[in-house]
Amino acid sequence: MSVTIKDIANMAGVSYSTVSKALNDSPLVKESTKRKIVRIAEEMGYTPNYAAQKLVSKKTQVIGLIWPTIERVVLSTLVTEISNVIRQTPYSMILSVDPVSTSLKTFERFQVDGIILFEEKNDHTKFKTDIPLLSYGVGGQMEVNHPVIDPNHEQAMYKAVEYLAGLGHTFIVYIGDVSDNDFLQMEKYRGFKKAMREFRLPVDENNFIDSNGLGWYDGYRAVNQLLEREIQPTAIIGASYEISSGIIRGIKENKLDIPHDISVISLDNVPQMANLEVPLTCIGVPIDELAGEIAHSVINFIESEEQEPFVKKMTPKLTKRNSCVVRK
Amino acid sequence: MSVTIKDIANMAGVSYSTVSKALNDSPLVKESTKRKIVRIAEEMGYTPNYAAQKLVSKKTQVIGLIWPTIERVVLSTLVTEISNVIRQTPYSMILSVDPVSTSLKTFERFQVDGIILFEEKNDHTKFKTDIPLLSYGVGGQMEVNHPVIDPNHEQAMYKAVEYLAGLGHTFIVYIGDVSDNDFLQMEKYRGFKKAMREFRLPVDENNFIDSNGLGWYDGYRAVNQLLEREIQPTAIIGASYEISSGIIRGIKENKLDIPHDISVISLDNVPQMANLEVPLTCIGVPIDELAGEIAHSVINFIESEEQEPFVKKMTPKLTKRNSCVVRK
DNA sequence: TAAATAGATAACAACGTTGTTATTTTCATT
DNA sequence: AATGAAAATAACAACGTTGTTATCTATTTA
Repeated sequence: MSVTIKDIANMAGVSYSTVSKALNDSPLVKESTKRKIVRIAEEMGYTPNYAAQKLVSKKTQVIGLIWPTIERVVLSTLVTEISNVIRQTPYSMILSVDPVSTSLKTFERFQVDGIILFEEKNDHTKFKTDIPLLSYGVGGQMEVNHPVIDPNHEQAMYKAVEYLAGLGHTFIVYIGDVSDNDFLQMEKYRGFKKAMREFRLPVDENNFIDSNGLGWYDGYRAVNQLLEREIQPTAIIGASYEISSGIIRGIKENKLDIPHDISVISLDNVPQMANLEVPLTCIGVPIDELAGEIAHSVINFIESEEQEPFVKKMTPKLTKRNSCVVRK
Repeated sequence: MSVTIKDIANMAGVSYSTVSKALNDSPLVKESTKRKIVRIAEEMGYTPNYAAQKLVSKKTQVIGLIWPTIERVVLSTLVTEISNVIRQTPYSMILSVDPVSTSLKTFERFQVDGIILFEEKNDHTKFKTDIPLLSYGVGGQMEVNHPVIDPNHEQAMYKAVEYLAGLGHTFIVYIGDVSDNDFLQMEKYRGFKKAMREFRLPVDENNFIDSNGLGWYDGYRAVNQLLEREIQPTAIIGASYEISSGIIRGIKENKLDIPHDISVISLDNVPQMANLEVPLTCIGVPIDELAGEIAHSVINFIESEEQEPFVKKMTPKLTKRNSCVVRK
């Protein structure tokens, strides 16, 4: 049986309400008694009963993150970063890898103060909760009643194409996955096509290889498929860290050089890009920025009652690393 | 403000204690009133207040999993599986990716019923908690006061070497990581050396390449380093799924064939092994078995008061997939 | 010296449940 | 119709806190 404030009160010869105040550093208790009580509490190894605190305060200081598809490296980095940011605040973070509806139930039982939802599959409209909820995904897709942080793949693609076009590239291929209903992935491809059109570059089935997956081997297979074609592009845009790492592998294996034979740029702005076989120029919202925005937005949303839902489109940044050169 | 049993009691014209019993399907309440109350509760959208329940019952029905190193694919599979197993029980699982001590604090505040600790770095002796705790790691390393589930890398290595030796291989190389104080990794290497000696095979620095990391590229780099040597082994043991996937890549790139030029076997018995470029024979405790054991053990440990700490060494299984042949 | 005042501490209700005990209702039995 | 037992429901304490209100105790003021 663990120590309660009543035990401490007994020990100190005061009432339990005084103990409560003392431990909360209330000005209503004399300094000397406060110190005595705090000392006794420490000696007895007191830890507050969270359930009881929660029952009366109705606050948990905990944020729940729902992440049903745990097996994705880039998102791991983001989740880790978000956790780091939250740790600097009075909040802490817990994670559920169950399906969204199950996770919501768990978090409702725990009465977390806020929820972050990673919603790759776009079934979030089906779910309802009274807890402040913010999602990471593509904004403006449809009517939603919660804030959305959007990594803005459209603009990322625009900047990628702009950069390559500026280097003189006209034949650019996008390698990525669009097979399932992952809205973030689909957004990348849509953004690519839009950007190409805006720069008046040709864009059709020759400018795209479906990687049919998001692993490095999917990228590897896709780039090999590309290199078998008659006419070769001068630049490739890889859809993600893993895919791009496979692309590099495939290119090197075909005895081609990055960037002199072919320029490569990757989506996802994570530091790991620098450690690849060929350090890659990449485009995307820097992961720490993204993490900070997500974490602070939920907390904000929690603390300012009754805020309107919003969509925050982030600003992707280009990080140059010598994997792209002027077209010969 | 959310609905409480008192609101329901008012609505139904009964006392709140009757409502409590009715909702818990107690035999002390008449069937007809029970039905009425349940119906009203649903209509009013009642959800029980977890804090209050917890306060009185002192049980949360939640298991916390501490996983400080989130960015590891194989463990993702294990975590996902554990979560799936737990979902079939009355318990649910939450995850913390904070450092161990922080995670423990969070879980203590939440008063989870039990904790699963993934303790790669072996600092777990420093931490103390009154909550039933079970760790996944190497058993028997040191005095611990909690149960340990051990994937038994020693026996896995024995079986791997036994298998290869049975096929006539005598020059076997282990590619893995031992750079940091990750006990599970070190155990693999230790097990390898021990097994080699037991089969009276030579084992020295020629039988080992340090991959200096656990990613696929680390395996790739390591195997290339190996293939530059003058004398080549006839078989390779890869330390993990990712490392082995890099090994395959390196071998193929050197225009060698698996298994005809070289046999490859990998640690980690996960289904993904079948989807690699070359489906790999692998050794290890099947992931679902491991997950089941971990999940059921914690629950067991939680529910049977005052159980002795134990070390459960699992039994690795060899899964054959044509990546190893008789030595020419 | 008595009254007013501020400073300290104690008492107690409340949070939303569960489980135990007390009370009322129902119904069979004589 | 009266009695008793069983069934149904109500009442209430308890869980461990917080915050409000009440009480007590010095200290200052007239």
